Amino acid sequence: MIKQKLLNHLSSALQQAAPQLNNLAVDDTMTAAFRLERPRNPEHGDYAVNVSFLARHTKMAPPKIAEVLQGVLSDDRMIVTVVGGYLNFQLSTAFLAEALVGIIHSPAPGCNDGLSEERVLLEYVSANPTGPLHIGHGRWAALGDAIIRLMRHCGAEVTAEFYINDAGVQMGNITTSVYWRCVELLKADGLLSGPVELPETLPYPGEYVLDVAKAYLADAQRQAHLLSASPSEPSAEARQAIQDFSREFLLSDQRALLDRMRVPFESWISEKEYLYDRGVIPETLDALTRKGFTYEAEDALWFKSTEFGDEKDRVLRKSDGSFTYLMPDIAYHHDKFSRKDDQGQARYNRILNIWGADHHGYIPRMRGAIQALGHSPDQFEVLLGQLVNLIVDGERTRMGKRRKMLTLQDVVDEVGVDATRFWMVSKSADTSLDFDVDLAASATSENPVFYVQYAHARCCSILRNAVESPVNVDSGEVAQPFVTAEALQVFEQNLNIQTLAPLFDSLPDPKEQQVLKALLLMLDGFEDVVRDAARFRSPHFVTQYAQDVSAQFHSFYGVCRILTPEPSLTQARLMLIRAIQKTLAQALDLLGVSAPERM
RNA sequence: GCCUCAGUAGCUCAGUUGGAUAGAGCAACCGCCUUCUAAGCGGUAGGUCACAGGUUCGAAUCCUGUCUGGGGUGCCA
Repeated sequence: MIKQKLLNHLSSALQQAAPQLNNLAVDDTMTAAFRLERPRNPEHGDYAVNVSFLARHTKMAPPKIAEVLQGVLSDDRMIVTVVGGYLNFQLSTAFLAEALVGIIHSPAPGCNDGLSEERVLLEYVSANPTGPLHIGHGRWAALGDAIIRLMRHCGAEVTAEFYINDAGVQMGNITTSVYWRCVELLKADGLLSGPVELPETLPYPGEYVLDVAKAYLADAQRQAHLLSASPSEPSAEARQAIQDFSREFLLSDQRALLDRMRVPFESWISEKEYLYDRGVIPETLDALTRKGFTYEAEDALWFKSTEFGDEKDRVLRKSDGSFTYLMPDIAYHHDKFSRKDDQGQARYNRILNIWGADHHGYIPRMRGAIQALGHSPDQFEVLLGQLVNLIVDGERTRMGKRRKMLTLQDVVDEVGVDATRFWMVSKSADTSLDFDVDLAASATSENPVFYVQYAHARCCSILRNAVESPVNVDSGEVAQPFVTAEALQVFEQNLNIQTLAPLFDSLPDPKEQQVLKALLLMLDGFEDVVRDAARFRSPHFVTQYAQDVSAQFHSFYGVCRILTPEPSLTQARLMLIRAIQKTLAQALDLLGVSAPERM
């Protein structure tokens, strides 16, 4: 990376120049403080750095400091100039060519070891199996999977986990709803007569509940069993059967959609089986109690979360004897921290969750519980995603699952997986997202994902045309290809700075040179983008970057013809196209978006 | 009330350890298809970075306060 090389240059220059800088005692914080940036104004060079921050350490004027540093920064591959407190670097083509060679020979552009110490458990989506995934789940899914791909590209080890919320009040609610839909269907078919009154409203009124009921009744035995009992109140056995069926039915729907969205999970954890049935909850509760962080009051059992900064204590076991949502969730997080690898070491050193912003108040109590159980709260991290507004017919509707509205499935059907995923991650997670369904569906040209995919497809097309024999449309004559595939392969393998010379020498127009340089510097900076995106859990850095590269490429395409009669020139330019194509394909892959070879 | 996220071009948004003239897409206007994909390119126009103070060589960015909007503030999940 060019940037890293320049920073190294700067550090050693600072060491070397210390005597001339009032005997500055150089330390790491100073060398780390250099902020190398790409100036907007081309007159300020290809890279620039502001040295004003050294003024307070050296008691010297910024321009003077810059001058001193300029004196010791010698490299025949660049020109260093001073403007005010800035050092401006004008890079020679040798630098750029080296960067290009690096990308061509890299098996995976942007790959780095910035997060190689991280062993991450990322839990996300984690919907109740009580209905279809909604649009917000789509955002967490796209966000989480992109973050996982990014972190892995930075050397982290990540496990994706889906926590199935299949215990608790909501499961009872879906069971009740499905049951009454069954009764409704049986009545409609005339199989059930008598004075059965359906409830005015169901806990889950959505139409999908009817589908669950239909599927349940499709089995003759189950239907007969329902008919044999009093319809006004289902037996415990019937309730259990309906609940189990509904869970499977709705969960498999969710899984199918996540599969389709290319969002895989290595691990599916059932709240009911994993926590309730195995007794993890009482164990955790005992641990909390032994440490003295619980007490009984008002017939309930409380957690002293105020001891950890929460605004009030929280109920763990309700007065009716059942647990709140918090208790199993604490047990779950206790388990996450307690998992061991083959050597008996802690399996993870980062417990990362993606939650909707509506859960933000929940963080202090969970962090408190983690601390109370003796785990490191610093390893616990919650990424809060702001909610999604659906815009239908220009009208904003709030997301929610209790009302009839567009589900994630509907949206994916309408706009496709690629556009959905790209759109969902293209805005910072902490800003609420307007998802305009009509726009995303109709907007082929307005949708940035197509812009990037088109740039990629265009690169592929050029690379194809380069080695294919063109056929004259009028005469039907078959001409020689611009280069043979074999020759291009050899050229690519032996690529070096000298062979790339034609790429730079052939563009005498400074404006064209500028576009080429901007493109190369952008490609060279991919690694930084990937690292920052992973570190800040911000895939939107990558969508932004992919759009920038695409724009720069389209612009280059306009000013410079790639395929020419001259082989060495053509081959050199094809290397640039190859580098763009590789980088865009990698960027799209990190977002879980496909990179089509033709459009 | 308290917690939290946001407020930047007509609209949707970038701008992460404070740096040179604040950017992009869409919408608007003017151009460009005989030529490797026009799902494209070039250009014009559009701004008191919500407001007021403060910190300093320097603030969209940091601090304080105010205003507006979203979310939260359950023995729901």
